[in-house]
Amino acid sequence: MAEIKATYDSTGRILMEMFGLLFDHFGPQNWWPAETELEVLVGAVLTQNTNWKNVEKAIRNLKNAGLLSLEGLVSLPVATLAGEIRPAGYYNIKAARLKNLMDFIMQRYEGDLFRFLKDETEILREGLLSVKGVGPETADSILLYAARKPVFVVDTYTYRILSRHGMVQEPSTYEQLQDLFVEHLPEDVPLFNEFHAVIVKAGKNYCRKKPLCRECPLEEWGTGIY
DNA sequence: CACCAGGCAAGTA
DNA sequence: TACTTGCATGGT
Repeated sequence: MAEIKATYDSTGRILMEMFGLLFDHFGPQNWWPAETELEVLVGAVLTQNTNWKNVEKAIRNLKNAGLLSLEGLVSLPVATLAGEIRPAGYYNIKAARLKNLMDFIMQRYEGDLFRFLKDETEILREGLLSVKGVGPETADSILLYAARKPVFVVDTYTYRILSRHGMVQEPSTYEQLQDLFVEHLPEDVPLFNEFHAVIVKAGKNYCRKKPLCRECPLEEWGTGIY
């Protein structure tokens, strides 16, 4: 992500300053933690409202069972799949959601993951969102981290940090948060990659009381510096 | 013991 | 449209 040549408006400069502090503090996160593109898709579904550590156990189970492939996943009974991904929680729902996603790729892309990944961003996003169990964050995670499209991923930490620093209204929609980044930053895949990753890292340092906690000391972007 | 984790969909008014 | 609730394991 070195040398991003672009001109920034005032909001863009604040965002880049934020990114610089976070990146300098936490270093590269090297997301997505996966060996293959398919593994990104699977992980994106499994990590919904779930600690990544639990997802790792579930993915390990799939790997050990030799099921981490399109063919393996589509041919598996949902109940069996659910048993394998138990550690990730919500296993019944997630098994169905994984199946839905795999079926979508089988049907629309004839099971060709490569073709899927190379499709046009807007088409891909619309298709992904049509899959039951794939919402905006899951779809955008797949777009950015598997298909490497310049799509900014928003999550609960993004909202928590930005609202704590008074940068967005509360409440705000997924799209409002996403627009804040895409309308003021260059569409740079490595930048979006690391930015979202360090936000997740930093977000864990913010108070999660709802409604938004204003009593806790305001850190410098979650770096622990006040 | 309580609370939370890299969401999403379905139900209710 | 705007809340609310179910889904579930494993770590702190």
